[in-house]
Amino acid sequence: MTTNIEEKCAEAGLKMTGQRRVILKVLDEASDHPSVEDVYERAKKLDDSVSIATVYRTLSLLDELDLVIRHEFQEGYSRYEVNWDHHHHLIDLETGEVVEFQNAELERLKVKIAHELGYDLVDHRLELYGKKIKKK
Amino acid sequence: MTTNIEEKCAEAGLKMTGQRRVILKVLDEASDHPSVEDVYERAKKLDDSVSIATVYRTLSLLDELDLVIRHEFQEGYSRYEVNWDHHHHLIDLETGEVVEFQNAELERLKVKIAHELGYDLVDHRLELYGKKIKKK
DNA sequence: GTAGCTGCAAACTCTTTGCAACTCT
DNA sequence: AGAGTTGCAAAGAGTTTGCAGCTAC
Repeated sequence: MTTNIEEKCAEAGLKMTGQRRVILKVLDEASDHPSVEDVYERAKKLDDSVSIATVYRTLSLLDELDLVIRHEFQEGYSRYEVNWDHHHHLIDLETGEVVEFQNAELERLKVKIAHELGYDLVDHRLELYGKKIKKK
Repeated sequence: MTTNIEEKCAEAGLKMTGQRRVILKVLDEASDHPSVEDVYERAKKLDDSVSIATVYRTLSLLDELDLVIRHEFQEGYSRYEVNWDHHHHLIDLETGEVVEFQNAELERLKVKIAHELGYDLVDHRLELYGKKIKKK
Protein backbone atom coordinates (compact mmCIF):
# COMPACT_ATOMS: atom_id res chain seq x y z
CA MET A 1 0.00 0.00 0.00
CA THR A 2 1.39 3.34 -1.01
CA THR A 3 0.60 6.48 0.88
CA ASN A 4 -0.82 9.51 -0.82
CA ILE A 5 2.30 11.49 -0.06
CA GLU A 6 4.42 8.76 -1.64
CA GLU A 7 2.47 9.12 -4.88
CA LYS A 8 3.06 12.84 -4.89
CA CYS A 9 6.79 12.27 -4.47
CA ALA A 10 6.79 9.98 -7.50
CA GLU A 11 4.94 12.64 -9.49
CA ALA A 12 7.63 15.12 -8.51
CA GLY A 13 10.25 12.76 -9.91
CA LEU A 14 11.83 11.68 -6.64
CA LYS A 15 13.39 8.24 -6.48
CA MET A 16 11.61 6.07 -3.96
CA THR A 17 14.39 4.68 -1.84
CA GLY A 18 13.93 2.53 1.24
CA GLN A 19 14.91 5.40 3.52
CA ARG A 20 12.46 7.78 1.93
CA ARG A 21 9.68 5.25 2.13
CA VAL A 22 10.29 4.89 5.85
CA ILE A 23 10.42 8.64 6.45
CA LEU A 24 7.21 9.16 4.50
CA LYS A 25 5.55 6.40 6.51
CA VAL A 26 6.58 8.08 9.75
CA LEU A 27 5.19 11.42 8.57
CA ASP A 28 2.04 9.81 7.25
CA GLU A 29 1.35 8.18 10.59
CA ALA A 30 2.29 11.13 12.79
CA SER A 31 -0.67 12.77 14.43
CA ASP A 32 1.56 15.32 16.13
CA HIS A 33 4.12 17.85 14.91
CA PRO A 34 7.45 16.02 15.15
CA SER A 35 10.88 17.62 15.23
CA VAL A 36 13.63 16.37 12.92
CA GLU A 37 14.99 14.37 15.84
CA ASP A 38 11.53 12.85 16.42
CA VAL A 39 11.22 11.80 12.79
CA TYR A 40 14.73 10.38 12.92
CA GLU A 41 14.02 8.32 16.06
CA ARG A 42 10.78 6.92 14.68
CA ALA A 43 12.33 6.14 11.31
CA LYS A 44 15.26 4.33 12.92
CA LYS A 45 12.88 1.96 14.65
CA LEU A 46 11.56 0.87 11.27
CA ASP A 47 14.94 0.84 9.53
CA ASP A 48 18.07 1.61 11.47
CA SER A 49 20.08 2.38 8.36
CA VAL A 50 18.37 5.77 8.13
CA SER A 51 20.73 8.61 9.01
CA ILE A 52 19.77 11.99 10.39
CA ALA A 53 21.38 13.67 7.36
CA THR A 54 18.89 11.91 5.12
CA VAL A 55 16.03 12.97 7.38
CA TYR A 56 17.16 16.59 7.10
CA ARG A 57 17.57 16.31 3.33
CA THR A 58 14.23 14.59 2.84
CA LEU A 59 12.31 17.07 4.98
CA SER A 60 13.87 19.99 3.09
CA LEU A 61 12.84 18.41 -0.19
CA LEU A 62 9.30 17.78 0.99
CA ASP A 63 9.09 21.34 2.25
CA GLU A 64 10.13 22.68 -1.17
CA LEU A 65 7.48 20.49 -2.77
CA ASP A 66 4.92 21.80 -0.27
CA LEU A 67 4.12 18.26 0.81
CA VAL A 68 5.11 19.17 4.33
CA ILE A 69 4.98 22.32 6.43
CA ARG A 70 7.90 23.48 8.50
CA HIS A 71 7.04 25.25 11.75
CA GLU A 72 9.13 27.29 14.10
CA PHE A 73 7.18 27.56 17.32
CA GLN A 74 9.81 29.75 18.97
CA GLU A 75 11.64 26.72 20.28
CA GLY A 76 14.95 27.02 18.47
CA TYR A 77 14.34 24.11 16.13
CA SER A 78 11.89 23.07 13.41
CA ARG A 79 8.85 20.85 13.60
CA TYR A 80 7.09 19.31 10.63
CA GLU A 81 3.70 18.04 9.60
CA VAL A 82 2.19 16.66 6.42
CA ASN A 83 0.41 19.36 4.46
CA TRP A 84 -2.98 17.61 4.44
CA ASP A 85 -5.41 20.38 5.15
CA HIS A 86 -4.99 24.02 5.96
CA HIS A 87 -5.19 24.85 9.65
CA HIS A 88 -3.55 26.79 12.45
CA HIS A 89 -2.14 26.02 15.87
CA LEU A 90 -2.78 26.88 19.45
CA ILE A 91 0.22 26.05 21.62
CA ASP A 92 -0.51 25.26 25.26
CA LEU A 93 2.07 27.27 27.20
CA GLU A 94 1.85 24.96 30.20
CA THR A 95 2.13 21.57 28.51
CA GLY A 96 3.53 22.31 25.04
CA GLU A 97 0.52 20.51 23.56
CA VAL A 98 -0.44 21.72 20.08
CA VAL A 99 -4.13 22.05 19.21
CA GLU A 100 -5.14 22.43 15.56
CA PHE A 101 -8.02 24.57 14.40
CA GLN A 102 -9.60 26.08 11.33
CA ASN A 103 -11.68 29.20 11.07
CA ALA A 104 -13.46 30.43 7.98
CA GLU A 105 -13.81 33.99 9.21
CA LEU A 106 -10.07 34.15 9.71
CA GLU A 107 -9.41 32.92 6.18
CA ARG A 108 -11.60 35.64 4.76
CA LEU A 109 -10.05 38.29 6.98
CA LYS A 110 -6.44 37.51 6.15
CA VAL A 111 -7.03 37.87 2.40
CA LYS A 112 -8.81 41.14 2.99
CA ILE A 113 -5.98 42.51 5.14
CA ALA A 114 -3.35 41.57 2.57
CA HIS A 115 -5.30 43.22 -0.23
CA GLU A 116 -5.78 46.38 1.76
CA LEU A 117 -2.00 46.53 2.12
CA GLY A 118 -1.56 46.04 -1.63
CA TYR A 119 -0.49 42.41 -1.55
CA ASP A 120 -1.58 39.07 -2.93
CA LEU A 121 -1.52 36.59 -0.12
CA VAL A 122 0.78 33.65 -0.78
CA ASP A 123 1.09 32.07 2.65
CA HIS A 124 0.39 32.89 6.24
CA ARG A 125 0.69 31.57 9.76
CA LEU A 126 -1.31 32.21 12.86
CA GLU A 127 -0.19 30.85 16.17
CA LEU A 128 -2.08 31.31 19.39
CA TYR A 129 -0.33 30.76 22.70
CA GLY A 130 -2.62 30.15 25.65
CA LYS A 131 -3.40 28.47 28.94
CA LYS A 132 -6.22 26.05 29.54
CA ILE A 133 -9.23 27.61 31.26
CA LYS A 134 -9.52 25.92 34.66
CA LYS A 135 -12.89 24.40 35.47
CA LYS A 136 -14.19 25.49 38.85
CA MET B 1 17.68 62.45 27.29
CA THR B 2 16.59 58.99 28.36
CA THR B 3 14.45 56.78 26.19
CA ASN B 4 11.23 55.30 27.43
CA ILE B 5 12.66 51.81 27.21
CA GLU B 6 15.63 52.87 29.33
CA GLU B 7 13.29 53.98 32.08
CA LYS B 8 11.54 50.64 32.02
CA CYS B 9 14.88 48.88 32.39
CA ALA B 10 15.64 50.97 35.47
CA GLU B 11 12.25 50.07 36.91
CA ALA B 12 13.08 46.42 36.37
CA GLY B 13 16.27 46.90 38.38
CA LEU B 14 18.77 46.56 35.57
CA LYS B 15 22.05 48.39 35.88
CA MET B 16 22.45 50.99 33.18
CA THR B 17 25.88 50.28 31.73
CA GLY B 18 27.34 52.04 28.73
CA GLN B 19 26.85 48.97 26.55
CA ARG B 20 23.21 48.64 27.50
CA ARG B 21 22.57 52.29 26.87
CA VAL B 22 23.98 51.93 23.37
CA ILE B 23 21.97 48.77 22.61
CA LEU B 24 18.78 50.42 23.86
CA LYS B 25 19.49 53.45 21.71
CA VAL B 26 19.93 51.25 18.66
CA LEU B 27 16.64 49.48 19.35
CA ASP B 28 14.86 52.72 20.11
CA GLU B 29 15.94 54.20 16.78
CA ALA B 30 15.34 51.10 14.67
CA SER B 31 12.36 51.41 12.37
CA ASP B 32 12.92 47.91 11.02
CA HIS B 33 13.19 44.45 12.62
CA PRO B 34 16.92 43.94 13.13
CA SER B 35 18.67 40.63 13.67
CA VAL B 36 21.12 40.19 16.54
CA GLU B 37 23.92 40.76 14.07
CA ASP B 38 22.24 43.98 12.87
CA VAL B 39 21.92 45.28 16.41
CA TYR B 40 25.53 44.36 17.07
CA GLU B 41 26.81 46.16 13.96
CA ARG B 42 24.85 49.31 14.74
CA ALA B 43 25.88 49.30 18.39
CA LYS B 44 29.55 48.88 17.49
CA LYS B 45 29.43 52.06 15.43
CA LEU B 46 28.40 53.98 18.54
CA ASP B 47 30.71 52.15 20.93
CA ASP B 48 33.07 49.52 19.61
CA SER B 49 33.60 47.96 23.03
CA VAL B 50 30.20 46.26 22.73
CA SER B 51 30.53 42.52 22.20
CA ILE B 52 28.04 40.27 20.49
CA ALA B 53 27.71 38.19 23.68
CA THR B 54 26.39 41.27 25.45
CA VAL B 55 23.96 41.92 22.62
CA TYR B 56 22.62 38.37 22.94
CA ARG B 57 22.39 38.66 26.72
CA THR B 58 20.71 42.04 26.60
CA LEU B 59 18.16 41.02 24.01
CA SER B 60 17.27 37.91 26.02
CA LEU B 61 16.77 40.05 29.11
CA LEU B 62 14.61 42.53 27.25
CA ASP B 63 12.58 39.70 25.80
CA GLU B 64 11.93 38.28 29.28
CA LEU B 65 10.85 41.72 30.44
CA ASP B 66 8.55 41.97 27.41
CA LEU B 67 10.23 45.21 26.39
CA VAL B 68 11.15 43.64 23.11
CA ILE B 69 9.58 41.00 20.83
CA ARG B 70 11.57 38.19 19.32
CA HIS B 71 10.48 37.05 15.88
CA GLU B 72 11.38 33.99 13.86
CA PHE B 73 10.32 34.72 10.32
CA GLN B 74 11.39 31.27 9.09
CA GLU B 75 14.88 32.50 8.37
CA GLY B 76 16.91 30.44 10.81
CA TYR B 77 17.71 33.31 13.15
CA SER B 78 15.87 35.80 15.34
CA ARG B 79 14.86 39.37 14.66
CA TYR B 80 13.83 41.87 17.30
CA GLU B 81 11.72 44.97 17.70
CA VAL B 82 10.76 47.21 20.60
CA ASN B 83 7.38 46.23 22.01
CA TRP B 84 5.76 49.62 21.46
CA ASP B 85 2.34 48.75 20.18
CA HIS B 86 0.67 45.52 19.27
CA HIS B 87 0.72 44.72 15.57
CA HIS B 88 1.38 42.01 13.03
CA HIS B 89 3.60 41.57 10.00
CA LEU B 90 3.27 41.03 6.31
CA ILE B 91 6.52 39.79 4.82
CA ASP B 92 7.12 40.61 1.15
CA LEU B 93 8.32 37.34 -0.38
CA GLU B 94 10.09 39.13 -3.21
CA THR B 95 11.99 41.81 -1.30
CA GLY B 96 11.98 40.61 2.32
CA GLU B 97 10.42 43.93 3.30
CA VAL B 98 8.28 43.77 6.44
CA VAL B 99 5.03 45.72 6.59
CA GLU B 100 3.31 46.24 9.93
CA PHE B 101 -0.43 46.29 10.40
CA GLN B 102 -3.14 46.23 13.02
CA ASN B 103 -6.67 44.93 12.69
CA ALA B 104 -9.39 45.18 15.32
CA GLU B 105 -11.52 42.43 13.85
CA LEU B 106 -8.58 40.07 14.05
CA GLU B 107 -8.01 40.91 17.71
CA ARG B 108 -11.59 40.08 18.51
CA LEU B 109 -11.50 36.89 16.47
CA LYS B 110 -8.36 35.43 18.01
CA VAL B 111 -9.74 35.73 21.56
CA LYS B 112 -12.97 34.10 20.42
CA ILE B 113 -11.14 31.21 18.77
CA ALA B 114 -9.01 30.57 21.84
CA HIS B 115 -12.05 30.56 24.11
CA GLU B 116 -13.92 28.17 21.86
CA LEU B 117 -10.96 25.79 22.21
CA GLY B 118 -11.05 26.17 26.01
CA TYR B 119 -8.06 28.46 26.36
CA ASP B 120 -7.22 31.87 27.72
CA LEU B 121 -5.17 33.68 25.13
CA VAL B 122 -1.76 34.74 26.41
CA ASP B 123 0.07 35.62 23.22
CA HIS B 124 -0.28 35.13 19.51
CA ARG B 125 1.40 35.80 16.20
CA LEU B 126 0.05 36.27 12.75
CA GLU B 127 2.35 36.50 9.80
CA LEU B 128 1.19 37.05 6.25
CA TYR B 129 3.53 36.24 3.37
CA GLY B 130 2.65 37.89 0.08
CA LYS B 131 3.66 39.50 -3.19
CA LYS B 132 2.97 43.08 -4.17
CA ILE B 133 0.02 43.48 -6.50
CA LYS B 134 1.41 44.80 -9.80
CA LYS B 135 -0.18 47.97 -11.09
CA LYS B 136 -1.31 47.64 -14.70
C1' DG C 1 24.53 3.11 -17.22
C1' DT C 2 23.85 7.06 -14.73
C1' DA C 3 21.64 10.66 -12.21
C1' DG C 4 20.28 10.83 -7.96
C1' DC C 5 20.58 9.27 -3.19
C1' DT C 6 22.96 7.73 1.04
C1' DG C 7 25.92 7.52 5.47
C1' DC C 8 29.60 9.48 7.62
C1' DA C 9 32.07 13.01 9.47
C1' DA C 10 33.48 17.52 9.20
C1' DA C 11 32.01 22.12 8.87
C1' DC C 12 28.91 25.87 9.54
C1' DT C 13 25.67 29.14 11.78
C1' DC C 14 23.41 30.86 15.54
C1' DT C 15 23.35 31.08 20.39
C1' DT C 16 24.85 30.21 25.15
C1' DT C 17 28.13 30.03 28.85
C1' DG C 18 32.42 29.80 32.22
C1' DC C 19 35.56 32.79 33.86
C1' DA C 20 38.33 36.55 35.43
C1' DA C 21 38.14 41.44 35.21
C1' DC C 22 35.44 45.43 35.66
C1' DT C 23 31.59 48.84 36.97
C1' DC C 24 27.19 50.66 38.39
C1' DT C 25 24.65 51.62 42.55
C1' DA D 1 31.74 46.71 49.05
C1' DG D 2 29.28 43.72 46.31
C1' DA D 3 26.10 42.10 43.05
C1' DG D 4 25.57 42.52 38.47
C1' DT D 5 27.76 43.04 33.95
C1' DT D 6 31.30 42.52 30.49
C1' DG D 7 34.59 40.57 26.69
C1' DC D 8 36.70 36.68 25.27
C1' DA D 9 36.93 32.24 23.80
C1' DA D 10 35.20 27.82 24.07
C1' DA D 11 31.29 24.98 23.88
C1' DG D 12 26.58 23.74 22.49
C1' DA D 13 22.63 23.00 19.54
C1' DG D 14 20.67 22.55 15.17
C1' DT D 15 21.57 22.12 10.43
C1' DT D 16 24.22 21.67 6.07
C1' DT D 17 27.58 19.69 3.03
C1' DG D 18 31.72 17.18 0.54
C1' DC D 19 32.73 12.89 -0.69
C1' DA D 20 33.00 8.11 -2.00
C1' DG D 21 30.04 4.39 -2.52
C1' DC D 22 25.43 2.69 -3.58
C1' DT D 23 20.70 2.22 -5.86
C1' DA D 24 16.36 3.17 -8.37
C1' DC D 25 15.04 3.80 -12.77
